[in-house]
Amino acid sequence: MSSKPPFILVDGSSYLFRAYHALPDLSNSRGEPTGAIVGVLNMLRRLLNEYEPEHIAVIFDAPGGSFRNELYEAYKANRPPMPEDLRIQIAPLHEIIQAMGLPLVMVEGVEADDVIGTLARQAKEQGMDTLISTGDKDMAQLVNQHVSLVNTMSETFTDQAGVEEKFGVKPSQIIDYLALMGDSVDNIPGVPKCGPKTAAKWLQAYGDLDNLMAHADEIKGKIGENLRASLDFLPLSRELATIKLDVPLDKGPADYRPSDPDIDVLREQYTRMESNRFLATLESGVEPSAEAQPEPVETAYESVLDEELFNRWLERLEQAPLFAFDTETTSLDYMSAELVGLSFAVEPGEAAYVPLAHDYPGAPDQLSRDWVLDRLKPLLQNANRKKVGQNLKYDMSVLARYDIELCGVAFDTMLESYVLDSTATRHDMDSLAKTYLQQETIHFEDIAGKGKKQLTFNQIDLEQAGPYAAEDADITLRLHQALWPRLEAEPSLSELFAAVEIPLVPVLSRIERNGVRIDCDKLKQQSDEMAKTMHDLEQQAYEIAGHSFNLGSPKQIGEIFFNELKLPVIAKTPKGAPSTAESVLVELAELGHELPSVILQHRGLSKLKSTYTDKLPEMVNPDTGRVHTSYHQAVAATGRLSSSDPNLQNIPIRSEEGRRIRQAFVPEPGWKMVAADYSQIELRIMAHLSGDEGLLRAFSAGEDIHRATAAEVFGESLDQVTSEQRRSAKAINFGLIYGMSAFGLARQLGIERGAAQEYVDLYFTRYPGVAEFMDRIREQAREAGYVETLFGRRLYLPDIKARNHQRRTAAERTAINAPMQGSAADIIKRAMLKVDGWICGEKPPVRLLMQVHDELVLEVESGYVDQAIQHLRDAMQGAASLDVPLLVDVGVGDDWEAAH
DNA sequence: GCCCACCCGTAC
DNA sequence: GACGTACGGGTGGGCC
Repeated sequence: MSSKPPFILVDGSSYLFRAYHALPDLSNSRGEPTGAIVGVLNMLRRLLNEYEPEHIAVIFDAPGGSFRNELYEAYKANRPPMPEDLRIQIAPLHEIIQAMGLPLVMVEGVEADDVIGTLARQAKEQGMDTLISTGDKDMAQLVNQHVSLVNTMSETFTDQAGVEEKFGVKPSQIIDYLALMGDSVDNIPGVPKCGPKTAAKWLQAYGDLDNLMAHADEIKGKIGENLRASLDFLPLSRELATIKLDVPLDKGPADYRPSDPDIDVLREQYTRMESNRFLATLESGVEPSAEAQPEPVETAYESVLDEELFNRWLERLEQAPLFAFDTETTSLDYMSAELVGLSFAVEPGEAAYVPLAHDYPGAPDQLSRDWVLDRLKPLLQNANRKKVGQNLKYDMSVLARYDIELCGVAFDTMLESYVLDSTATRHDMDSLAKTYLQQETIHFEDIAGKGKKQLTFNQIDLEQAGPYAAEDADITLRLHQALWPRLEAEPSLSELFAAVEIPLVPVLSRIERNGVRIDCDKLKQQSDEMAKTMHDLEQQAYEIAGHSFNLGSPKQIGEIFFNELKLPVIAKTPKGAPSTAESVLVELAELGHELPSVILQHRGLSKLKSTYTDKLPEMVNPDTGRVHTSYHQAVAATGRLSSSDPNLQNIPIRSEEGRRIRQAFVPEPGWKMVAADYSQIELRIMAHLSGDEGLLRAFSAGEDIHRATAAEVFGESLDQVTSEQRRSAKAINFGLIYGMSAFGLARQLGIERGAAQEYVDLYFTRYPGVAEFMDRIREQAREAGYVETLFGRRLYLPDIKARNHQRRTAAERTAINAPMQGSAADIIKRAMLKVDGWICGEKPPVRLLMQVHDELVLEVESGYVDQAIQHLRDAMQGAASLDVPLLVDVGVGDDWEAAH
């Protein structure tokens, strides 16, 4: 072959089938299959990167049969119809290939093979070498001095010598070879019992099929009989196996050149597929080959059991511009986790595990925890020594138990992944390794077991624990090297990462460790009262129903209501069962039935008791007397935090009984609770983003926004607005934030749909800027495939172009909601950084305790409250500068309820 | 006994 | 079907 890049002919159809069978299960979140597309695209990218072709064509079978069907009626008759989940991948695949700038060729009446054969022949005549990328052995007949094959999936290359080696016959004999064997898939019989060995043996002996047929009587035995019986059919078999070399084509080999990709179409398709990998590659322009098939990294992991080795590693860490580290502990609960070991990585593939507290029969002597931590402490506390980790908030909290304040957190792979694509379902290390490094990691369960028998890390044999722990640090480092360039390619994302998410890590760690003091006696008292009332309600319910039943079981309630009492079915659950949801029970109660209202009361109390009054005291840490929640920074797609164990972001406030639970959230003696919440922050953001004059004016004038909305929509003056009108306006305002429809508004307000539609129309007439904003945001989502917050946070919306109406409208609602909810999240995060910065700088007697989306809760020494409020207000109001004022309401009290 | 889907309800 | 984002409790069925 000459040194010029060869003419590449890609057998698209062959790869499509192979990819489908190799990767059948891939699909996007809507269940649309994508495996075959992904497989073919990966293969194409490898090919392009390897050969950088000047001439290339991707050939597919045209729909409908080929001339072979006319030659032979039974041709391919045994083939099952193409699976539906493969068929529907073809059109998008073709669109992507064309958008990649690759010439796509389909010719009616012939198969892809024939087009490839013809082009290869023409290329040879024009002095071009051809490389056919295929997984189909039949193509071996096309091989000659200027035509070779490559199977890009198995990465095997086949030239003339290769054909002889593989099949035992020359390329020129392949047609006869195939004719003799037949093809069961294509329903071509061939000679019964004649396989590759026999076919090759015969052709070696007789040269070609004609000669073999002329001497058919020389072949002995049963197989000789089979051959003679096949003589009539063999010429047809040969014809069917022969790839045509003279298909009329309107373009010649030199005309097939790659052209510029259509990025918009690719983005649209990759977004639909939800392939973050392809999207990231597309947006960053980073060459795909590196991450499509990364070189396996040689790993050298060591366990550090002596001082000399430890000192060598310490020196490496001190010299490194950046190192990855991870802690191994006895528990996921950061408040009780004991340090068991530490792992480090400086270079990909090189990592160390320093075991400190493995404790099982036969465990080796380990370095002393105090000795190791003493030596590491200066490094870990040095803000100039940069660290990367996976969820470093946890490690930070654990180290704090050993009086080490982790500083120099420069990167966190979990947050890198989250900022890159917050809609990815998981950002844990194992998932990230699979996605970005194409690597399976050792899973914790693999070495610790699961369920009751699960070991804690200190009980795990070093032989297993060492590689696991070292791998954690190594993978973290390599993930960072994979993720960071993608983040840097998007300045707004890397800015958000560096200025908000990373600095927030220590803030959240401190808030969690601060915890909140809980008055357990008060909660127990409430639980007891509720238990009594619930018992009474149960007795009433049994009396009405005529027998006892489980009031907590929607299923049993359904049985009694709809079968025994014959109450009307008001609504159904998504699964089709008669719903017993609150709204349904309310309606039934209004129809005059007694039982629904009893169940409603019971359900309300049961919820409060089990979720809050019983549960919270159980969650109090005995050492601190406080509850320590976990805030999750990489869960909510909009950028909000979430909270769990316990969830402090859904403590009741709306009902009277519920609100009492907040009375049990108390400051330490001599201190006060201070609660500060942004007033109408999402509506203010909507005013800012939309630039609607009416909305801006109302906020600037400091008006009650729901009242102002009511005045506009109902054409009243501000002071004439009735409370009913204000209630309706409030529902409209909230509905807007959530992208609600007239139907939803009607349901919310209990009015006719037509009336609700009138409200909505009226609203958009009065606030035309809002209507334009919503159109704009939907449009932007469609064009870019994502929406953004004020601070550049991005949320991908692959469903925005879904054919399915339900999916698409849901994506449109998210498109409208996310910029508002997400911008509010950005703003309060920035406020938290400011507040924490002030607390850490001036060390006032103030602690940040909780964040509840638009609210910060602190405890403040009584004498310091006024000053604290001043700082708090400044920090929160100054967290963003909008076209409307940011207003913060602050309350003070002896408990959280009183602080509202 | 463990796990999970489902239904429901709490927050912003 | 129809309002966005979360977490979590209880039930009940499947699985080991």
